[in-house]
Amino acid sequence: MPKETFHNLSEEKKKRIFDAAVQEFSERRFSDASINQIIKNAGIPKGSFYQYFADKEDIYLYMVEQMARDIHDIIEPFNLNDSFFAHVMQRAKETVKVGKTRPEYAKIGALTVIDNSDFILQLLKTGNAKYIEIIERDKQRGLIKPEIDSGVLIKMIYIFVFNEYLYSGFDETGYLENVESAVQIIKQGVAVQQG
Amino acid sequence: MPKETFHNLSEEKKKRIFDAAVQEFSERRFSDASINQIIKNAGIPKGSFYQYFADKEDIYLYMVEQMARDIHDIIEPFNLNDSFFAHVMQRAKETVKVGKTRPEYAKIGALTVIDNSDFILQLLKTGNAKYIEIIERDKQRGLIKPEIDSGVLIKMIYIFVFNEYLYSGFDETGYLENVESAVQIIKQGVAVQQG
DNA sequence: TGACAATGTGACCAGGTAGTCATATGATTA
DNA sequence: TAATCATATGACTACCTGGTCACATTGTCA
Repeated sequence: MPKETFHNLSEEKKKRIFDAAVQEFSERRFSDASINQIIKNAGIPKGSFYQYFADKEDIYLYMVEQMARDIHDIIEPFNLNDSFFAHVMQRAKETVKVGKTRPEYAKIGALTVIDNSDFILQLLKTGNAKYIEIIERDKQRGLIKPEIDSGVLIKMIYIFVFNEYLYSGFDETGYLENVESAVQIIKQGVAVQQG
Repeated sequence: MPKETFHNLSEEKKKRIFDAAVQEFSERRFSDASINQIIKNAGIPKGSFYQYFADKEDIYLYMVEQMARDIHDIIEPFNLNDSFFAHVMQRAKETVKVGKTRPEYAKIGALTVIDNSDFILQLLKTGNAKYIEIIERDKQRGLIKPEIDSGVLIKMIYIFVFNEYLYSGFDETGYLENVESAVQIIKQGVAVQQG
């Protein structure tokens, strides 16, 4: 988390630094992003950065937190009763929605899929835990075959959804169609056969 | 392709340079790999590198070509009649097989999945074209639903197979099991329903 | 006003990168 | 032997990185 000196800054300056981070992390993966570039974007001296943040991870986590607050209104309320695949499609639609008003945010998420740094991997693992639970519940509900490996399932979805977004060239319609196709294939593949 | 000066070198020296490239490209993605590191591994001066190769792309393509020759014996003969999914599983098994004798080779392949440089993307696109054809043929054969998007299908498989390898920690058994799981899900998801 | 603490600042360090080029070496031919 | 040509070489340029630190500035309180 940012140091106290950062929190003492004016809202304007904090915003400027946040925006600079968003810009950099939406253009380069976390691993490739440059602190030098962030301070350049923000117009603050090198020394100040280290007075505000411990390192790159520190500002990244701060940024993610702020982004979450920012898109809070855009995101549909989480309906616990929805099936796993409903959740996935909802999230894909949210990605597109976010991409419309805050294209950088969606890009930041997408870039995690090609980052294999320990830091990012850990972050994703935490974020996916919730979905693992939903899959398990859907198995008990009889929606998903119990022999399906939840870890494999969430990985398939996750890497496809974000890879696709990364390479869709921001063609939102094409993106959603492809995600829909993929999700339908996987849904069909893991569904308990009726009758 | 390498310059003539390179081809004039002794086999020993060419081998040394090839090995150095393999080492570097198996530790870092193409985008992150360093020419400085390669010349250090090979024990050749900087100037010599540029006398042999135009740039990083040049030596990468040379390396890939040599690797293909090297694993020619390991790879099963390509059976055109095999279904798409048989091809995929065969290739996953080959990856494991190659990984046993030449772990670096498999790693080099896996690292392409997290590289979004134009150079690597183009390379993959070319390599996937063959599989698109096989998918189309399987549709006509009645094995795969005709409405399935071939591009989506190959992407799903490709990114999963290599992502999984990248993060499997070289647990070959676990890797093959997960690929098998994923392939089964997708196979089930795209299969023409019997009866 | 004076003293002290908090914060701002950018030059600097050590390390990395790709690529160039003048010079050195060695082999080949006249 | 002398001239010519191919190749070898590493110092050098220009540029980037994360991080530090001595010093300057500003704010606070007695």
